[in-house]
Amino acid sequence: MSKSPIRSVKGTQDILPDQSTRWQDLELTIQKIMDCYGYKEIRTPAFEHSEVFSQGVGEETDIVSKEMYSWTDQGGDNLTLKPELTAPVARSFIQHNLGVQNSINKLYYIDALFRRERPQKGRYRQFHQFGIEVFGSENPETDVEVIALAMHVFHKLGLKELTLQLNSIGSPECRNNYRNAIKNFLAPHFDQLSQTSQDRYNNNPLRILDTKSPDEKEILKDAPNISNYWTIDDKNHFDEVCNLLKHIKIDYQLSPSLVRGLDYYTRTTFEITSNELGAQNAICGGGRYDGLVEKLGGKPTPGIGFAAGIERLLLASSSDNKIRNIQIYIVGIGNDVRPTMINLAEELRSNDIRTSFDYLRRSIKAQMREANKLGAQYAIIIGEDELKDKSVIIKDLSTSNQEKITLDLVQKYMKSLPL
RNA sequence: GUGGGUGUAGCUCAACUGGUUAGAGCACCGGAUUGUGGUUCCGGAGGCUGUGGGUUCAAGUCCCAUCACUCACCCCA
Repeated sequence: MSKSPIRSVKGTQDILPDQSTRWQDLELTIQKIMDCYGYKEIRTPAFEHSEVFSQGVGEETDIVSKEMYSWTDQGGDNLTLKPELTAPVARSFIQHNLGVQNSINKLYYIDALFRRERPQKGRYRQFHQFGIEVFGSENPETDVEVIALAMHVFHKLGLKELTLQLNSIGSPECRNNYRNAIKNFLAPHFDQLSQTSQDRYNNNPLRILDTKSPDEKEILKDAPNISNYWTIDDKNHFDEVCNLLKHIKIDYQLSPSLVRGLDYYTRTTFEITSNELGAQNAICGGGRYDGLVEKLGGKPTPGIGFAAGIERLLLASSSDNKIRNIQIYIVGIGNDVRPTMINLAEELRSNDIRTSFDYLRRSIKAQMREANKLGAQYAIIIGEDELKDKSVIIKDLSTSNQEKITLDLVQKYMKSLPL
């Protein structure tokens, strides 16, 4: 245990070299798949004006009401470290008139987010998501492509035991009617509801459906089902989404209580869970938000997207950390050879050969040990004798064979080796 | 915000119901005749037992507080 008083902030974590290559591999996989689907990366600032979230995500949501890192800067601006990315991407989409340049915009991101919650397995205060947002299409094939893309990534990462849960929360009219129906239904039971559910009754009654309290679940057993409040268009849309999913053989579970916590959702909502995680088992959540762009001051534009938690993906997948080992380790004997060593190293690196050498002027034995520890394929040994006759010894560390060659032939020689 | 669990070496863990100088494995550094790694053998370094108080002849061990980590609730990625 370190006595040092200076530590990383609670809920944040360092990604050390023994993990960082896993992150790089994951990011590379995501980038390749995004490329295949024709999505372009968008990068937005780490912080935004707080209204982006209070208006876009909704004042009554947990994220905005109790989880944001917000502050007033020296100029008096109210700023917030982004706790989610759909609203900032929508803001950027509006600000730069992306909808005018292209009728469809398919965007993706890999980014860090911040929420002040009690940390837990798979939940951190700074965490990372990758996700996509599609602006400009309200048609069901868009919904299905978005879901298919998410599944594609997860399968590529070797995730098993995934469940896709699917629901439609309908259009705004439908939600209004349904909201009233829920309130009417719950009114006689109001006194039996928990404090939070009573609050939600007024603010966001649909969220009560998400409760995990057995008592409330019992009450909700006979609650009205949202599907009875869909408009014809809502129903057709959802049916098409389901049919297309079946068509491309993606299994799903209907989940009428999946209402999603954020205000901007309309129609399709979905969540993908992994049973290889703890309580925080959602690795991906998303849905359609046809009203968001307009709500943030843009022209009415349909949209849909998802976000997936990278820490959770890494927890659920068991991929190895593939360290890219050094290929050549240069061993030098005596201080006179140092200039030759560093020069040789630079030349090898110019030829894209991963090369390192000893900085501590240690014994040859220690240097050889280091070469082995670093997983080098070859050691190049330069001592006083070699310096004199302008040669080096090249030793294959897997076979222990070694041979002496002249210094000016090293580059050519290395190219002939199976590196 | 609420509850449970855990704090001993860089890491994983020992130390019988309180009883000498707190141990081991891994990792690290060095050595096993001169300029050669992995396996083996030998050696070395590394701890105010999270912190503060209390009980006791005696505390890593018991009690209290505090801090940190962790899991869970709420909610979500």
